[in-house]
Amino acid sequence: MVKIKDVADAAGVSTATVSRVLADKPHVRPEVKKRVMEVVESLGYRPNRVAQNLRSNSSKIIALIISDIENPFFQRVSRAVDDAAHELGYSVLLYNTDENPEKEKICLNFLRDENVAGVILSPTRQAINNLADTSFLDMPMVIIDRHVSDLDVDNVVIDNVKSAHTITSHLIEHGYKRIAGIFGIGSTTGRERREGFVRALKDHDIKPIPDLIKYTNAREEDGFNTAMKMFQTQERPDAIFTSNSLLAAGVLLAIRENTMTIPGDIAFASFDDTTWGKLLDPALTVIEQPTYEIGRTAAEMLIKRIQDPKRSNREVVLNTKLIIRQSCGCLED
Amino acid sequence: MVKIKDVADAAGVSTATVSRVLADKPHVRPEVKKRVMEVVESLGYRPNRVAQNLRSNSSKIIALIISDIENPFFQRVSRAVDDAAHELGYSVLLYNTDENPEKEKICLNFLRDENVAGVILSPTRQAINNLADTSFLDMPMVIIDRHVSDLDVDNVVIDNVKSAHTITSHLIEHGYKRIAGIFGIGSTTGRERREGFVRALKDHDIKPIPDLIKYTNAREEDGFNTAMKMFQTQERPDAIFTSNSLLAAGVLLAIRENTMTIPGDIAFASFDDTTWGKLLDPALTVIEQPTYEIGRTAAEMLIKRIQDPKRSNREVVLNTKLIIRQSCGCLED
DNA sequence: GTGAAAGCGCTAACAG
DNA sequence: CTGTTAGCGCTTTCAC
Repeated sequence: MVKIKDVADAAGVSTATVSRVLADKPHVRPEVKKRVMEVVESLGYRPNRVAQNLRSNSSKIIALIISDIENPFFQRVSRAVDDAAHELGYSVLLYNTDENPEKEKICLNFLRDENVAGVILSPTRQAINNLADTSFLDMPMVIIDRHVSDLDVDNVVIDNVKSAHTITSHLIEHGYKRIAGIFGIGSTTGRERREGFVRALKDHDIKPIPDLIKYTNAREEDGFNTAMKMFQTQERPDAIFTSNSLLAAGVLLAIRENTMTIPGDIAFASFDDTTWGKLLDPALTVIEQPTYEIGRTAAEMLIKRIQDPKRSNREVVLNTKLIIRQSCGCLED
Repeated sequence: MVKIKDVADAAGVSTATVSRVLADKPHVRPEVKKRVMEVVESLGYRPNRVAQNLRSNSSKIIALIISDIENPFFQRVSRAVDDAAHELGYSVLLYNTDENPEKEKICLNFLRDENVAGVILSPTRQAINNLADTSFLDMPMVIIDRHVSDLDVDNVVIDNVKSAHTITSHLIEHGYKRIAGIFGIGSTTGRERREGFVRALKDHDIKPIPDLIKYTNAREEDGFNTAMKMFQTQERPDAIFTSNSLLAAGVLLAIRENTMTIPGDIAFASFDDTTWGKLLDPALTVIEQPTYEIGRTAAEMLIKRIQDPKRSNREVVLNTKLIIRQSCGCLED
């Protein structure tokens, strides 16, 4: 393995000079610079990042911690973060925590030990508290998707309450009365969407039916199980709303299992637009989130903050869009 | 930040001893060990991984390089690699290359510079050549999904030729004659699946129709465009087979765009089982790959190899499964 | 069984 | 403008 000393010797300069050339620092004569570059090239020298990191106590790596790699939302976000980071000269590590606070903590510790430059995170509610206790906030951090307050971090989110209110109102205004809602239990996101949902019912003088409003883990099988249980009661809903696309898939499976038709037997709407949501018959009515922009914005904010740690932190709220398709029965009007 | 010297001083020992205790090395008196551990605990000391890595020239990080994070195949693999690696005390970095050989190379270089312990990779055909040229093979490496020969690496794959042959034969045996096939162009996988496809046609004395056998990039929009073009010709197929789930989604979109019905107007079958493939009506007939096992096996092999670099390399071939649902029209018999 | 000391490969004062 | 030097925090001989 060729090291900086080898380059220095071959170029007849000191290691300091080689280091300067590579870091593009001033005060190096052009001819020396050229000579060094040539040697670097011919020897195929590549700086040892580990040594650089140790010495300068800084790296060009940021981490993205997501709670579920199978959630299309995070896939899009991940792609955006990747794009933005690479443009700005950073690499990104992707971590999957399965919405498990324990894993989240391990992960954060690991990242600190590895001295990453910063972190983008969508924490569980529990983790939000951990964040304050431990010294994780020494790392530059931006939190996405989940809402935090009183924490010294940047934040990029959407207006969950409003978005849920919008899509629920849409359902109500088209005649549905017994509307079920299934929400993720681990995140502030689920809470907020539930709030918008319930508020929409109340605003239209509909009394929420507790048996039809459920918290659950936000995965496919949880959606399936929850819906199956609902369908077995007397209180069958005439419409159902899910808080993300994984829950949606589970509920749709349950609807099929019960050989019900959409929107005839039951109307359907959900958060998150996906490829397959358009493919289904009927296609799904959804709230589309600006996933790519969320990722891009988060990455850019993080890197700005890395470069200027005392920059005041800010919250960015991005807009969502209601996409009306056939699953809510509204296009039949 | 508390460092090893602080622990040593507080415990009244040398840094060497602390290091020994933490690495669980022999030749330390139990009482000393206990005292050191207590100090570590009370000071909240965490070793600096960067320094460890630099000094010992080894890390506990492996990387998984995938070509498309939106491909459910890689999501499952990723989860499996994660699970297995953590069980064995390793962390995993996830990299997305978008099937771009350039990105792949940058990534591999980056990983070498960062001194990761090993890499799991599904390379493009082009990258397989790069691998030999450059010294990437100094890193322990296992290649998944794609076939490599003559390279000093471990390999875990499925039998693509046979699997494609099986599902194509199934289509043929149920009366379809004008069967189209769409395959990924960037990978050996696409080539092999095409080979199985064509061989099945020939084995059943069906003459392949060149206009209906296409290579393309393996993404949704490519599947859509390719199918749209096929549907505009005189030579409309009576069945269509796609080489992965992204292409499948694109083709299905095209089928809908042309208001054709499945399997009435056209039968459909694909590689890769997905959640939404079951959700569709009709549900999709597919070849299911043992994705989780692929990931797990790869991670375990890699770590074995890291721990014993001169271990002879091996190829593991895992079995696939044909899942017959309604989209191929075969259940109507 | 334990400590002293020599680096891992690099960067950043400080001289000159 | 360039070289010398002193570490970054840790592991690992080599003595004792």
